[in-house]
Amino acid sequence: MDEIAKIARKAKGSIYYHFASKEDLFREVIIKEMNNLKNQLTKIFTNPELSAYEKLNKYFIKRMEVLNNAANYHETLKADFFEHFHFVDDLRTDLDRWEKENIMKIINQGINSGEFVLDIKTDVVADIFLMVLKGLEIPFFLQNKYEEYSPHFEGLIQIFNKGVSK
Amino acid sequence: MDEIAKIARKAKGSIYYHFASKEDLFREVIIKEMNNLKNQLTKIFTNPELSAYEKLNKYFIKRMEVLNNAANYHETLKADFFEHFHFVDDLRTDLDRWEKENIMKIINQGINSGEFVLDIKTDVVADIFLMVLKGLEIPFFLQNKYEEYSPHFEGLIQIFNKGVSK
Amino acid sequence: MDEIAKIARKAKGSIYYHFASKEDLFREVIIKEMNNLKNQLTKIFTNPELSAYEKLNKYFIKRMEVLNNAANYHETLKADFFEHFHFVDDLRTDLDRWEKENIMKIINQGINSGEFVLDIKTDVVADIFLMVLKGLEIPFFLQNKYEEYSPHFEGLIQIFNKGVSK
Amino acid sequence: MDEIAKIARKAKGSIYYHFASKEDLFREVIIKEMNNLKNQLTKIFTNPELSAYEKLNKYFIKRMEVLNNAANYHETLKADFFEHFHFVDDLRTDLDRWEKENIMKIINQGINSGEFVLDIKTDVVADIFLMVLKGLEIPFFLQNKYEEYSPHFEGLIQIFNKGVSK
DNA sequence: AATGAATGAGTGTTCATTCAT
DNA sequence: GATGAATGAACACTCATTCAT
Repeated sequence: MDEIAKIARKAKGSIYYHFASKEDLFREVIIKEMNNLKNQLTKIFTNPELSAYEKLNKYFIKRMEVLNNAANYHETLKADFFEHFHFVDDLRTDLDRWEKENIMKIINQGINSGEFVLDIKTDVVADIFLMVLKGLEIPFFLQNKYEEYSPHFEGLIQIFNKGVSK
Repeated sequence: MDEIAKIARKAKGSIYYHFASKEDLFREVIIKEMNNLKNQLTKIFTNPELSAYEKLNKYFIKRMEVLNNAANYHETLKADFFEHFHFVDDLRTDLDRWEKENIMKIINQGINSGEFVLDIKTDVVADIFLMVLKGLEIPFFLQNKYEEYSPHFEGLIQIFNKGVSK
Repeated sequence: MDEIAKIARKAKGSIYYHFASKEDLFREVIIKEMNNLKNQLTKIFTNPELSAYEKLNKYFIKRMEVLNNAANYHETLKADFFEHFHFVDDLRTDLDRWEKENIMKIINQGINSGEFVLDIKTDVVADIFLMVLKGLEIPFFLQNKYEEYSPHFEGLIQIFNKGVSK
Repeated sequence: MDEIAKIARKAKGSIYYHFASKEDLFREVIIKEMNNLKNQLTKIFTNPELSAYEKLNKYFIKRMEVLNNAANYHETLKADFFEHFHFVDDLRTDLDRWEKENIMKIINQGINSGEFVLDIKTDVVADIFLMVLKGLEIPFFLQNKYEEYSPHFEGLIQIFNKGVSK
């Protein structure tokens, strides 16, 4: 909180006028960034001109990009590991559900268009895709591996795409 | 250290007889666990009866299993993970090289046997595979997601396998 | 710090609001006390009505008195004296120079007035005088010898005075 | 005690077989060094060929020299400031009495031979001499000022000598 | 006589939170 | 609304001492 107060150029006591606790402050900030993420990703889901593969591709890359710029999100993730903020789990559950729905829509679009041919149930494929996506968050943002890993995004998506095609 | 001492049923001071600092204790645990991981995985690499696909599959699953057990065993050390990233990173460099070599061997075995047909260079595929693998570590290790995610391992490997086949 | 906090009737944590560390607190106390010492001694140096002998005498006695009061006042800091010698030494360098200059002025005044006749160079006499003075500091400051030693101050100065006279 | 054990190349536990406590260990060591000091100084007192001035001079210089080499004595003084070993006071009281007696003998010798002419009582002069002597111990041995200060010993004794002469 | 291991009271320091003004 | 000051529980670490072997 000292650090936050310093950045905000306010007294530490002042922060407690606006936020009941450290957890409360983190919650408000992370909700904002999650909404931003949703907004950015919605533009991709709803773009009628993109094929399923293109959507998966852009989804993946945009997601990483947005989160890479979401400094407060990183800080919250970090703090979460130390302090086990329960609200993070709650908010993630929401976001997870939202993402899964939309990923499933993309996959179904791909099945309908003949792009994808699955040996596995759609929702399991969506889970897997999201599992990988979310797994990458932490090394990227907390270990600063974004620059190191991002060149491999295209390759990963290609393999994944081929893995669910024909 | 209080917590660790409690679990060890020793006085906090006693721990400092055996380890010069918390970081020292952490390091020794990490090294032990990494060696354990290497030993377990070596059994898979060196098994001549396994196809490349089987090796990838078993590699993936065993790796997660070992790390998950380590995580459960060393519950109290989780909080230190981020504080001590710096030297975990140092120790990782060696392990990373070791893993990449062995993954590349598996991929090459797959290419030679005709199992795999790559559009991407071998070492990039290995990097991607390891990137996904390492991404999943932290959700498992720090967020207790093993139970939630492990049912999807098979599916992920299948997709990956198909993504690099034929 | 426990003890200091107790005397200040504050929580230990509160002290760290005002001082970054124990060393910092120690430093500020020492600086204040040194400035106080300089102010007290300046009054003696600059008094035009005093002979050189009177100045030496008063200088000696006042110096010990001020340090003894400081010692009583800062009882809890005594233990830190040796741990923090390093920067006390740094601060001393300035004070030492200041004192030597002023002692030399007194001695020169004594030479000019015919009070003192030296077999030894002025600045060596000043060094010797200060050596004795500083030697007595620690028994006073750390070992509470003020009451035991102070009755001998006059005699010491007399001997010293005679030792540099005629 | 760790440090002492290390120097002695014994286990810390072993030291407690020979000494009941840290204080006990320090006591035994310092008694030895004080006896050594007494032996060295006795040679000077009892030398019939020396004048009183020569004795004072040699006494002063030998005392500093012996103590400067008494490493354990320094350590004990240091430890005393931290831990307030009461035995140090007791041992010093003995030594002080012994020293005062002998210094008084020297002064009386000087008076009888006509070397010294005192305005002050003999025992007060002895106290003053010892006060200065003891005061110098600490800067010399704990602040490593021996090399810096020792060149001034002769000058100090000269002034002192003149201060008690004719 | 010796030792490796253990102990527990103590140390300086941090930090989210509270509160009078 | 804002702030400087205060709080107390927590933390990693130290060290003289003890003890079973």
